[in-house]
Amino acid sequence: MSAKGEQSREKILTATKGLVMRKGFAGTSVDDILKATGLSKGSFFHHFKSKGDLANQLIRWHSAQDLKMFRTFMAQAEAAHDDPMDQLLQFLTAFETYLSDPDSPPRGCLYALYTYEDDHFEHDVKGHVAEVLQTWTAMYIRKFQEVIDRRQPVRPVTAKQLSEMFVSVIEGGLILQRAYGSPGLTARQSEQFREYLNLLFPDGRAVT
Amino acid sequence: MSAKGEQSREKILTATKGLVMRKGFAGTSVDDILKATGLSKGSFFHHFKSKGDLANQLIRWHSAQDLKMFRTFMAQAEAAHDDPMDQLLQFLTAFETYLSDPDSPPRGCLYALYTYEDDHFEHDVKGHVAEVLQTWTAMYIRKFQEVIDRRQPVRPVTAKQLSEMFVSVIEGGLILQRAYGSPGLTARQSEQFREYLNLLFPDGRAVT
DNA sequence: GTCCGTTCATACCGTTTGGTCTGTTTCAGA
DNA sequence: TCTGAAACAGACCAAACGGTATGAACGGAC
Repeated sequence: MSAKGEQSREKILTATKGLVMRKGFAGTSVDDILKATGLSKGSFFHHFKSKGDLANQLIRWHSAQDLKMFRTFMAQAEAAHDDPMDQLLQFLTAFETYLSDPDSPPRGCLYALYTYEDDHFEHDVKGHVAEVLQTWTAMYIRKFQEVIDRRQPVRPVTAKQLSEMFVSVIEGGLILQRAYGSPGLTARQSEQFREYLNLLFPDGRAVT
Repeated sequence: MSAKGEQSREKILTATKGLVMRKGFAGTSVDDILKATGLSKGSFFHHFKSKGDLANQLIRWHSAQDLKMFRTFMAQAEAAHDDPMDQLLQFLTAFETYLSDPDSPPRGCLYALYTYEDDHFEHDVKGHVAEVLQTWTAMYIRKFQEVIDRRQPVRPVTAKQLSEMFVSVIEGGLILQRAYGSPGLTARQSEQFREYLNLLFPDGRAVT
């Protein structure tokens, strides 16, 4: 694929992501995308063999970027601290900074959107969404397990429970944030989750 | 409106809710609804003057039922206990039981779905969604404030923070539950939130 | 320059969409 | 029993939909 072609493909994916975030996937027509990109129908169907194919490629393209970002955050946190709890806390604050970034309009989660429209998507698209969400939580599970291995939680809790709770709190925060139009809401949820962690694993500094 | 007419209207609303939960609103056609209800186009447009009107009436119809249920849960909890913390814990367990009910297929939140498709809806529909969500959290805020007034939390926290966190955790849980297809996930999030409360307000009666 | 595949443009197609129109049935109240 | 509004059915419509067919520009390889 030439540079020009790849550029058009990316333009379509970017525009689609923006439109879908506001109107849903079924609510976004191919013509909407063409209007947003300035491209033609011939070009669109050259890059994507159907609208369903676009749904497929969009979620894969998005999740690749998405996971990469999370992994970068985590790598930076791991480079900066030895103690897994400190790593986790730095990761969370980095994530909160990202969430509070007053950039692109209404934030939201594409995976959440897909799950609320799942009847339109092929089986492997739904599978991919579940898979990415699993990968996302698995990243946290690993880290929480390291914390638990090193420190006794005040109340019995599993790494999986904590991970799923964090992901839930973020996903739910994004919904409230959209509904209310208050940009900082999700980040505040993350802060609140950190409070929970602080109670669960007291004496903040590592003892190793 | 006659009994027969009201019956048809409810049939349409019920069927639409089910369809919309699986396909989104834009992804659900009027013909889909007609097929599901067995009614005719003439009948549909007699009860709803447009598809947008249906969106409007659906969310209002749903939120009325929804809030009524929550208020019942809360009233029962308030009747059973004097201490606000005990009331809250009973409310949460009642809610968890409801969430775990292995009944109607894929659970989800209609408000969440609307916020992810909000460009299609009129201003007052979006306003209503925000309003209902506010009412929902306000119910918790009142109760959490009573708890805080009576008991010093281990770490400084506001009733609003706790309320928004609970709503977030539930909304997010529903998304993961749908994505993974694991029915008990949301209820487990609520349990985890109770753990947080138990840590925050130590000498409270734990419901383990 | 010529060739050939990629990239893009446009006219067009069949189907589905939300919505209208006309007419029929139902049924409570006078 | 008659009447009129409410409830419903189904044919019909224009627009929008996803998708195709055809062919013109473009750009690197030879």
